[in-house]
Amino acid sequence: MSQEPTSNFIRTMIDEGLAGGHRQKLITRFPPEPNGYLHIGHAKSICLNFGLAESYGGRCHLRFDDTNPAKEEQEYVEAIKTDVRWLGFDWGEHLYFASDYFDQLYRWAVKLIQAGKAYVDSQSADEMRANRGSLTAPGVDSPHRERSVEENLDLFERMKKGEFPDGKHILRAKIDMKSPNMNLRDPAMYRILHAEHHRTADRWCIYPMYDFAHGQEDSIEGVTHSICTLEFEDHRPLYDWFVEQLEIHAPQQIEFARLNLSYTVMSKRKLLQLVTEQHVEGWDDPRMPTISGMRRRGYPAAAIRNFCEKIGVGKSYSWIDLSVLEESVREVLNQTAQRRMAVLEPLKVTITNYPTGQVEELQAPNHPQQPELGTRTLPFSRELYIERNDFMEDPPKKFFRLGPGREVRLRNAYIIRCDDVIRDDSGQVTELHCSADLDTLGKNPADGRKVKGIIHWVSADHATSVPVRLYDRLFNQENPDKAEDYLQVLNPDSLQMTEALAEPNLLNVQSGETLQFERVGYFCVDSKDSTAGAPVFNRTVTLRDTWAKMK
RNA sequence: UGGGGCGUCGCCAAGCGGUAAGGCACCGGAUUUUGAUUCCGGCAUUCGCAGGUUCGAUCCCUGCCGCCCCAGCCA
Repeated sequence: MSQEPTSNFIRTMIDEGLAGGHRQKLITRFPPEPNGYLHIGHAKSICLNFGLAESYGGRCHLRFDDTNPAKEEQEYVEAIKTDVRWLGFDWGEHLYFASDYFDQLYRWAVKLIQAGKAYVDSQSADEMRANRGSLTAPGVDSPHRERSVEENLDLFERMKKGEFPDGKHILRAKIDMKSPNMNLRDPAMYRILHAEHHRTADRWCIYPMYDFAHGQEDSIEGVTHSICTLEFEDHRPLYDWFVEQLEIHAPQQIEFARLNLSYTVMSKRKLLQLVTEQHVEGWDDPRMPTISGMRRRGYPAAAIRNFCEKIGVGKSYSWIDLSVLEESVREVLNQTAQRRMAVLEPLKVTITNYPTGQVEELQAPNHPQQPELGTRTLPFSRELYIERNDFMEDPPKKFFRLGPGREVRLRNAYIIRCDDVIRDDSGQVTELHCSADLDTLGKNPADGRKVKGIIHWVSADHATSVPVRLYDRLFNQENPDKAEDYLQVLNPDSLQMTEALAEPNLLNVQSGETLQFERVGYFCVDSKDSTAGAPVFNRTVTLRDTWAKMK
């Protein structure tokens, strides 16, 4: 079930570095910005970074890149820690924050000013943009580019002291306004932001830009391999430049392609909008592609890890079908989930040759392939409910279920034959009269006739009604980002609230537990809305249904 | 049109000069008191295209085509 790590280009690069003697150990890091909850795309990065550290006997740090106080919150820090831990990874003592390095970063900025490698610019944001040039036209130098070291030092000091309003000045690296790489056209290093930071409160009113912070943070921590996504490939020369000017340890940056999953959006901005505008019930809504949403939906951590392993890692733009994730979930749940029976759309069945008032306690295995998981008792009586779509009045030959005159096996019980179809005034089928072959409990018919179909059922008098939420993909379009407005392609049927008639054992479950409703799907006891003795079930994923595909 | 990447089966993805791994999907067939699971078998003479180097190229060279990213005082 768990995947063997297959070779990939990152492992190859690491191996080469190790073999060449350039590196002795491996230190990676997962560096989220605490401005939202983690999603399945982050899981890919987490599994990659922690997985690498594990298999090379190194370690992986968890570091929060909290350089923008305007967007970051403590709530997100806690949620991210919970999610990484839940996925099964441990950063040990190595929990860090960019904000812990603010003093060092400030000193380094001063050092660059002193070396004539950075300057305070006083253009407006608009002017800076205009002077940056375009993709094909070089930029032009700022009129403030040649300020003296003394003046720069003074201005930067006063920026720090809070003498200026936001946007009045900005610290820039002095590199090359004509560089074909836009990132090298005197990028911003420090901006003035009179904002309360979730960890440093109001101690600072200037904050380093991600580009001036990230590489140095890795350097400080001794990170050997800085694994990040493709869009930072263009930034690598900048990070290398800072590290070289500062004469500090240089991590090796390696970029990989981020995950794209069909029928979902992955941008934090959009996920945040779904939450704040209440298109979903929160970050942990079971329809969300967030780790917390998947957890609540019932996806096992192992399934997510296996998924990340099986999709591999490369540099080509890739698009993974949602079904690959779902298949990973089934793979794990099939082995771990106990079996139960529940009927979603009930149709009454009366066993006409079964005595009124009689109740039999049948034994049913909790898992067909794992007898060690024991059995449970199932009450059987004259009146039952079966699934409405397990009956057809005029079934095709390939329909192995119930129809007039047809026989079917009741799962864990008897074989029954449909003798009569009862209708109401409108012609709707309301009930089936069936007769049971009472000599088929735990065995096949003595006369050797074959009964192919098996359907699930519950005893009418003993069944308990439980709330069930049927989830479906959040979006109707394979790539919601391609839509004019991604909110327009939200799937209106992504959540269907209903009730199921369940075997009595289903009242006896624990929060977060996942069970298989035989022939229907996997269902997880909702961790938020369930109470003792009153579980609410989330459909984690359906079972594979080749019959549905045949139709 | 400047720069940086990427192009191997429907979807991912190994391969790194010696003659195309694997997974998913799909198609057969077996077992099965879940049309589930499991199990067997099938599934790229071909690696974006065109040239070139070589005894030999998916791997090296040249040119072309296609796709992605970059002009935040976001990360």
